[in-house]
Amino acid sequence: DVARSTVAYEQDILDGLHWLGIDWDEGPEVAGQPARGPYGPYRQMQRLEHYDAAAKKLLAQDKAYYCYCTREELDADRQAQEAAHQPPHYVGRCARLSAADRAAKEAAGVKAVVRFRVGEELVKFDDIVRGQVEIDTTALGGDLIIVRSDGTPLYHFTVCVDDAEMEITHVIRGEDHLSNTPKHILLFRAMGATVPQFAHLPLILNPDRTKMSKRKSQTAVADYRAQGYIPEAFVNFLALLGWSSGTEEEIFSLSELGERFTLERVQSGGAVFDKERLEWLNGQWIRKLSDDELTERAMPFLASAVAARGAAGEAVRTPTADDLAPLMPMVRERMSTLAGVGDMLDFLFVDDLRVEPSMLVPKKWDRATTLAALTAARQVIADVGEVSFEADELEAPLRQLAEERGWKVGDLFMSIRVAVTGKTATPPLFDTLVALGYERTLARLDAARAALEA
RNA sequence: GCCCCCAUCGUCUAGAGGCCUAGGACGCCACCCUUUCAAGGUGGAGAUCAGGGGUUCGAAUCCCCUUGGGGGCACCA
Repeated sequence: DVARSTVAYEQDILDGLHWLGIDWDEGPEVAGQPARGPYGPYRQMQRLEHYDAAAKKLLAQDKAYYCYCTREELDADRQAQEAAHQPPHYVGRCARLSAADRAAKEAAGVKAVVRFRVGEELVKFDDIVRGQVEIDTTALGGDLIIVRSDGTPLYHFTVCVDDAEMEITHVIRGEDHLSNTPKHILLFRAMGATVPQFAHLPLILNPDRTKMSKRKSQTAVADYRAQGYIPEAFVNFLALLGWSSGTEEEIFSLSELGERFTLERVQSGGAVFDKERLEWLNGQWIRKLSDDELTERAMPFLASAVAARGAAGEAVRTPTADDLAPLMPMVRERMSTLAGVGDMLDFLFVDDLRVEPSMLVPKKWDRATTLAALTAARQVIADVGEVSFEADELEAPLRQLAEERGWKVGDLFMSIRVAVTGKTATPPLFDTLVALGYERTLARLDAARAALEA
């Protein structure tokens, strides 16, 4: 459909498949690779002559005919049918036009569509996931239009012409096409082509169990990518919607899926897209990545989180992969999406961190205690000194400080944590301090003390 | 309205007549670990297998009906 298709949509689809790691032996070009396969071209707009030839052939055999009904006539038919509680269908007004009738319409300049004769029969087929399916062709809505009045072909027709010419053996698609299948079978038979095997997959559902839609759910692969989901997890998650291995394993890579997936084990009931489960799987797969791999993938998310704070008016330093790589061990099991690095580490790249004074005070403490604690902690850390500024060296003296003053370690550590990061949930404190560095740790403690005194 | 499909914990599912007093996973709740948050570990709540009839010695599993849900019926794909 020329009006609805754009190169941008096409690119989205190809990019999505490529990102997921899905490749093909035959089909259009992707990611710089040329199109491959003996039956190209693989774009319908470039195959118009094929559809045209197929339509002419059906016309010549009287398996299809020209129809001159106007939209007004068809609308009127439909309204009458609705009023009579009948299913919408084409009444067949032009099914038996004489040559003279046709000539008259043509002379009057009426543009014709091409309709395929549907006839009356019970079409049966053996669907790989659903088994035997039977549909009466009288329920199909009458003779169907295969070519528009402007000469362009319609979907049901194009897919059959393509599948026939490309010698497609298996048509695997969503359940929403199940009722359309008899139309396709009729078309294949009329063209003298072998009818392929069909497998109708369960639909992916919105939480309200309706067919997943843009309106109610996030449906673009690119959006999940942008939110920090990784393809390993996404593919795994999708595969588990309607399919299971039959064992209790559920973490599968694409290549494992390639070996183990069978249509026979696909379920027929629809499956709700459960984002929490996706998130869990994403965390599982993130934990499998190497530090380098994870650093590379997470880098853009850190950069944009920092940039966002910069845009909000804070003074920031742009992070580099060298900054991020050593931090990976302390954040990897804390992130369920790549975007998590932003929330956990952005504070490291803010130069003028300002913390709400009220936030600095731990729940069971008051302002004075907090000020005293931060002052004492600053002294202890300064005493450790720049040379020994390491996680192992910091922990013992700070614990000792808490004990001497009768403070709960958790409270003391929390006050330092907030003073230095502006957050209550962070990676382990001492690693965080080290990542921040000696100078900046002291500076932030001083800034926090000043804020409390103000 | 007509046609088609579907039906096991909230969700994803295992289950192809006895192994099921229905198993696993996500989520949830406890507890352990623990400086916060996670991760991890242990345990728990959670499904009279939509309901009703059959068939059978025996049914979540087979058949029928009902109910519920979904999808399809375009000069969209």
